[in-house]
Amino acid sequence: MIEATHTLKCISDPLRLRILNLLAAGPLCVCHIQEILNTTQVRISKQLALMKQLGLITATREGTWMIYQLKKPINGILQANLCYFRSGACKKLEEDIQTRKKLVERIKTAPNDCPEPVCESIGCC
Amino acid sequence: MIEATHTLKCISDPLRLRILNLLAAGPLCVCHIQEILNTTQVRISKQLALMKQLGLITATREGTWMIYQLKKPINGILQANLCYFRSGACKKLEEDIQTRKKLVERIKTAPNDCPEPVCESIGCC
DNA sequence: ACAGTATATTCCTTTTCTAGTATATATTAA
DNA sequence: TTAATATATACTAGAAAAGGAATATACTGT
Repeated sequence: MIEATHTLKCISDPLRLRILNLLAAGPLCVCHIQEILNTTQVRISKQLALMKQLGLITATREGTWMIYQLKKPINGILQANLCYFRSGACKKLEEDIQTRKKLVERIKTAPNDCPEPVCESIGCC
Repeated sequence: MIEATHTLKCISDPLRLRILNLLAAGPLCVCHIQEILNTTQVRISKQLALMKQLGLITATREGTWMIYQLKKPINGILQANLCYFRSGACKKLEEDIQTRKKLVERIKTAPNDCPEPVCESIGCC
């Protein structure tokens, strides 16, 4: 009925919001999202499927990895909300970005843990 | 966990979003919201109770009427989203505002249908 | 005190969401 | 072809949410 409410409902789940927040910083593959958010593969995978269906993100395969990223152009209301959070409104989301940075550091040591497109986008190898 | 997600979940329901959108244009009593959104009293009343509990709106009694309005200062993420919608992103929400205007016109003819604080805020009597 | 109006709450049923377990698929390497 | 890895899907049970019907509460006017 009001189309944007689907997007809002999507964002209103903490796990999904955290995933979208991570993807706003650049593409990631499932296992890295899983590691950063410290949860199970199924849980992540299902939410990614849902968000893909909603048209918020896209997936591209790289070998056995699936790389997810925000669909461009970024959905308007998603953009507005991510923007709001990026201005320091949420500690947890900022922490996630920090955790992502640590992951990047670690990947620098072992670049094979990461498919090239992801490596490039996070500038680690 | 992420506090703002409660607000987002609230906004993600079309009925609640429509109510909040109306209140952003000024205070209203339950029966007027009910009339504008053309739905049942129970449905409106329950959602109002929920949003009040969440701290998004406040209620003041005027005789037998309850007048609801956005709680000041307006919740940050609510503000951000209402702002987004106000810039023409949603037809339905704009229509609601128009319906509200028609209600105002009608009340001008019969001011007794409206408690004074609401009358004043919508400038009808 | 009583009747009427506006609103809130309770109880119940139906639907929707979520996570877990197990299993399936896709790709790569041997 | 087989094994291994990364990811997706099907099925299920439990939790949470939403709406309707009936009832309760709060206030006003008589």
